[in-house]
Amino acid sequence: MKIALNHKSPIPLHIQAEELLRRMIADPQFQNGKLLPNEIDLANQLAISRTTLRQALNKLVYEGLLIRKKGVGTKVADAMISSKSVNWLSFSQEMKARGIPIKNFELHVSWIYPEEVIANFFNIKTDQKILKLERLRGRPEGPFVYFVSYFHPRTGLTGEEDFKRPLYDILQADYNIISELSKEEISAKAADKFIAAKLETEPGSPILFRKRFVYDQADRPIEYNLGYYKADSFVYTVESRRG
Amino acid sequence: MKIALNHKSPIPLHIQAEELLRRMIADPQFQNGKLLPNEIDLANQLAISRTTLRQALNKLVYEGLLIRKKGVGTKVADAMISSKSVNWLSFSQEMKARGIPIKNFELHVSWIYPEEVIANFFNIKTDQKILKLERLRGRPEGPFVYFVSYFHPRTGLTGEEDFKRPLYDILQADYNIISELSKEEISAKAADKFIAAKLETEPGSPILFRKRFVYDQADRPIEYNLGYYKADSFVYTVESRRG
DNA sequence: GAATTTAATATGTACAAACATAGTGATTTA
DNA sequence: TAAATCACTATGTTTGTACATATTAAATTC
Repeated sequence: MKIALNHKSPIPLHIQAEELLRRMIADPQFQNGKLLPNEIDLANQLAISRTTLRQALNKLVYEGLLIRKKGVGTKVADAMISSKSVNWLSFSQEMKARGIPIKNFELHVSWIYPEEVIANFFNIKTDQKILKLERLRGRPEGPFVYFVSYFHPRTGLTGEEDFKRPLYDILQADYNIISELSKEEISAKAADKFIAAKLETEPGSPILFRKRFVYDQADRPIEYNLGYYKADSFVYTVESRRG
Repeated sequence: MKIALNHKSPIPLHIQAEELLRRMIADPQFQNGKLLPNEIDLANQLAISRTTLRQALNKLVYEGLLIRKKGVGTKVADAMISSKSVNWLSFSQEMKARGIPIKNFELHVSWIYPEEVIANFFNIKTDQKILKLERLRGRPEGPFVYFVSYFHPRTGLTGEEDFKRPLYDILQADYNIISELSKEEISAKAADKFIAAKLETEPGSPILFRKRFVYDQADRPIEYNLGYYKADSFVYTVESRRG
């Protein structure tokens, strides 16, 4: 394992250390309750201060990936939670897995000036155009979900891509961007006129609304995604185990 | 607000600071996007170092209760109720942490013959009565969630318990059952007449519907829970990392 | 008057140093 | 032998300091 950080890089050292620790966690070498190197040694090896190393460790402890014990050491937590694989399937993969035939009703690509919320999430100015992708998808009988995606300029997407391929394939294969982390917010709301028209339903009818924030390997924002699901067309499942 | 920490206490200063910050978060004074005092001033007021204060702040930022912005300041996150899959706080604990006052509108205990779905989940016959717990809860202004829970006989619950205490406390403290694993399904649906009446809204209005399957230490089913949330009163957040 | 520069302010990153405390195991003591 | 003590190790807490960077607003320049 490469055990050195780039002190010249603009990426903060504690972020780099965190990434390295994540790789260590994945390493079978540290799997079965074996202890990681102690903080002082590890900090010395990485040529960073113990404080900075602890910043990285703290985050992973918060996430439940590491367990620290005073006077003893730090070890990798027992693996848990399996909702990940389900969560990380793309829409089309997910439907395919359930044997649901998919029809693409609309696909619209445009370059727009981002709203403040989005610019804020992407950490860019509102005067820089970004790629917007709208998709209406569903069963052959009719649409049941309307997606809107916004992409950070750093993705390099031109808008000319073949969006019939899974999006995360395009990003990974053609632009070497791996969606690493996603945060989602699920809520219910009533359909407004626009959404109701798209989904061929009545304004005011219940919609499962899903916001999705996607980050890359370095925890940099790459996609902001909104999904409007017709009620009863979609169930979101989560499995969690006490830490 | 008492704005002093006990430097003699064995409780670490950053924990005390965290508690104080939680109280500040609950304070209407800081509610509507107003900024908290800046870190340096606040640290001085509390007579602790900025580093120690930041230790407390970090935790609350991680929990999503505070939002920090470089060059601007720190503010309380919008009080949209949210649930972290990571986090095993009960409903009331969670609301308390966010400083949202909770009112219990109804609490109804009964013994019923289970429907087939439930008997199936519990792996019991439908001719054995089980405990059903219905609760209507919300803010002082009005209810926003209606819960229905069914418990496996193995929990030992008699129905005489003080259900104002957190449920998971009762199970753990009095019956030595630890809820270890939960599977959830989230979807949207329209309120039927019964639910609409409970939640004081219109039939047909959007509802976030959450089914929850809870298992104990030995992966045996112990609770079947249904939650009907008024739209826009509840956001379900999930964070997942590629496995 | 509009555009640019500058200064003030607040959070972000990073280091070094010191002492506290919990766990472990070896050593000493009753 | 069993119990108490002690030293060692690793994490936990806390401070002080310094500089970096994003944001905003005021001052300056064109």
